[in-house]
Amino acid sequence: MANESNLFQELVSHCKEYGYIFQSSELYDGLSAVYDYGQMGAQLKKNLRDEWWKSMTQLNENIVGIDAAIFMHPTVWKASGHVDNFSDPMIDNKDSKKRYRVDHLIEGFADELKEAGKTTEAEAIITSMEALIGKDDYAGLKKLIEDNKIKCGISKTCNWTDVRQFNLMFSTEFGAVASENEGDNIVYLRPETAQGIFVNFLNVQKTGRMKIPFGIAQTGKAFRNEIVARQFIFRMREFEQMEMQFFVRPGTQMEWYNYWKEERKKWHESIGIPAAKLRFHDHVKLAHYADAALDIEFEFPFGWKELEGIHSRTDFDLTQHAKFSKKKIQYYDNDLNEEGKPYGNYTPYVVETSVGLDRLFLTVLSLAYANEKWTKEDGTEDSRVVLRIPPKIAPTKLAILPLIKKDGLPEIAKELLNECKGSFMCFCEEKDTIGKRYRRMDAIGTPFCVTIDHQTKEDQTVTIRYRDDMRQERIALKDVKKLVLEKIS
RNA sequence: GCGGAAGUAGCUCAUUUGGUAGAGCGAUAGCCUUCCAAGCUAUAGGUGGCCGGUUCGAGCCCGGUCUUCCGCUCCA
Repeated sequence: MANESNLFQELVSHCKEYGYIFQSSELYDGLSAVYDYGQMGAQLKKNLRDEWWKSMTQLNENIVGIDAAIFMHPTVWKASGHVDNFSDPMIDNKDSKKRYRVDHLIEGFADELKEAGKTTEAEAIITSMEALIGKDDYAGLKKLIEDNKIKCGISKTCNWTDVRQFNLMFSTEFGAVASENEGDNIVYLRPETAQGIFVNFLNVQKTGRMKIPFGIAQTGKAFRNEIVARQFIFRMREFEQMEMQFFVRPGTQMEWYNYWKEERKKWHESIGIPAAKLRFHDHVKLAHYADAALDIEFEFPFGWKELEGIHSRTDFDLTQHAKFSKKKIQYYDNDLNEEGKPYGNYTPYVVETSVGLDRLFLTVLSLAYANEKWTKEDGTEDSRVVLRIPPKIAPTKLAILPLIKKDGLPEIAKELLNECKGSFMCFCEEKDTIGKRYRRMDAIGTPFCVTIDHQTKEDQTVTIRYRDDMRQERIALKDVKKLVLEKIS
């Protein structure tokens, strides 16, 4: 474990050193739990996003993609439950430093009263609490706790901080001019991309003439004001989701849930993640909107963690939006049921697949990173750091290296670059010894290097060198582009 | 958020008890022309995380702050 932990630290350093990931605003000492993608990282991230987008929207005739705005009407988050269900007032005990949800603390005290036979008093406290929470009266809640001398279970004291609201969503002012009534102009940065899909359900279904079952896919940024940040880009305040909401006929959701569960695991394997490093983890405690949920977990260097979530969200979201918008959100199903009659109008059920792009990025890099050491034929030690990123998602596909920088070799390299650069990302370099250049390409994960030498001028062949096993072979110059295209498809 | 540790060049680290910072690697330019790092020459890079205090004088002592790491807590 210590070894793996060191390896993870090495990977984090490597990401910075080779332009994959930088801490946000590092110039100003950084911003906690926010990271920037550098020149290599941005390309790798885009390649992963493109693979996902293609697998969803191009390879499935019944899935289309949208790009909803990050800003949404504030009522969206009331309907989704994010405002009320996920923003509980908290209080800390100053002696034990233990943090409690205020409702849990008071309910726990009420339970004790009941056990002591003081049922009436218990009920009175619960009633007052609910009234205070409903009014967002935090001072009142603190007074309620103090008046009842509710103690911390650990320190047994009643030395509490003020009741505080923990903001789980980021909010911002909408409109250039501040409103006279504070709060009027508040909009939230979306904490999940899913709601942008739900509120566009009718738009997409009608304009795209979509028939159930069908899916709407979307990639985009989401924002969560979580309490702490850990594990590099695994947990960030600003992150990117790749979500697909699949709308199905009620009663068939478990069938689709199981379908997507398997389908998504297969997809991860298709981009090079070994099956042995993936597993399913069923949720025991379900969120308010789900009737089934599981995580696809990956064995990160710091343990098994969620990479993707598959949730059966029932008709919760569409029903909520229908209620809050006072619009009818339903689908008329012309397919015939067992009795030979159309299924008719209903609110579709939803199966969600939601993968964290940043987590996927970390997955790919943690699998790819290796610090290798070996003994050469002459007995000396040699080593290299290599990123074995699968060729189809590697940021740079091909490095073109003239063996020396004269005798017309750079010119041949330039011609090859011009031939290839329209088809995939290339990198050309004529500085330093060839070995040094190979190592640099290993470090950034470039899967193929071709070297132009004097023989190239005579017989139009080049050396191609493979990153993964450092094997070299001689191929025709004119076949380079074709060969790389084959390997990255 | 709490507790512990840390922060010196892009990276890894020095600077013996307080006396205005060095090396290796890397980078850049040039030489050499060599198919798997570590040949030669030169150059650039640090108001020692930041702010304040003690002191004639602080990278070093003290306080605060920011960030990171480890553990706890939290995680729709």
